[in-house]
Amino acid sequence: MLRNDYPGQVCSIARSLEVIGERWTLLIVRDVMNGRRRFDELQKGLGVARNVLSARLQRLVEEDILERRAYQQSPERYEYFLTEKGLDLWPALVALLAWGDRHSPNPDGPPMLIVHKGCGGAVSDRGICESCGKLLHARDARPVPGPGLESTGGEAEAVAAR
Amino acid sequence: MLRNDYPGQVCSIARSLEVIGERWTLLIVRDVMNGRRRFDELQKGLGVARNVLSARLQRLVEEDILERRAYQQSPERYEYFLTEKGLDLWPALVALLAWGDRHSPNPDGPPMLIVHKGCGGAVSDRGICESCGKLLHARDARPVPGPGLESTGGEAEAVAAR
DNA sequence: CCGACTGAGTTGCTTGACGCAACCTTGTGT
DNA sequence: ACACAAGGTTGCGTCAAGCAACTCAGTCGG
Repeated sequence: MLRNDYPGQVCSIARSLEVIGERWTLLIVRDVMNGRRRFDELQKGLGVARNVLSARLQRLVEEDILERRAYQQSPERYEYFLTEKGLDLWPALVALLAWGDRHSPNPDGPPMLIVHKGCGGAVSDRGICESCGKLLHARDARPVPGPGLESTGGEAEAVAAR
Repeated sequence: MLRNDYPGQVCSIARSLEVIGERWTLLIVRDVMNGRRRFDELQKGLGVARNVLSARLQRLVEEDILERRAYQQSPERYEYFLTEKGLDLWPALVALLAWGDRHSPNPDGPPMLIVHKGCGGAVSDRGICESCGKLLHARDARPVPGPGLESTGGEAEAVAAR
């Protein structure tokens, strides 16, 4: 995506997309949510250009969606964490995941599932546990590899195992 | 957005974004959902370049998200309608709308609200009626202008009135 | 009969975001 | 002394987006 300003749009969807509608941004958020926190880890996992990843991370930190924290000094090395604002994107990601699974299904089934941490139930397109019926939030769920996951890179399994 | 292919991504979120993650695409879907169905109407409302709108509409029809129907002959004139696949994007749009309203609030309140057609209740970020508790779908809800809507163009009011 | 207007695009040109590779910096391992 | 790792930055070419002008078929007003 180019600069994502939609001039003249008063709608909140347009305002949301100004930030998270840029190319790669939502995938970065997804990966951080799944436990990928470091620059190189994100870069290799996504295959995004390094300068673009750098720009996106800066923007996400400015927008208070990610937080950049040093995990060691000399040399300083950083990790990125989701803020509450970033975690609140979870319902949107779940909705997009469900839409993709429903309308462009993988022949072997979905590559990634989301389950309720508490009871292990599957999570619906609205972020509701289909087993216990609870309305879930980002911290209540975790991804697990689905039947459609072809074991090519080993990356997704590693992430899902966390 | 540029070409939205995310090579090597098996995730359904990535596959969803390949289609609807392009610049303008989700705003076009939103407008069609709100009753804007014609080329010029969409173009003026969004302020998108005509060639880009043309390309997006073609792509959305190819992807079976929109359907193009002639509403008159000689000269042939067309309208765009959402398919079931397109209507199923409603939960994602609702989630993005709610996220924008929560985290980048308009000083006067949200510019657009979504209400349950059946009981008039407000719709939550999960697409659930806060008044009667029902799980809603696209056809069960409609947009109404919110307190934050500045009356500049008159376009949004016209749409919301449908 | 002529000109203006409408809807639904298409064409051509310019700008600017993205992809790629190379480079930089600080520090560690061998 | 050299390679390697993490976390970027810089430079360059390409391709999508923005903008304006044009097309085409038909309709309306004078």
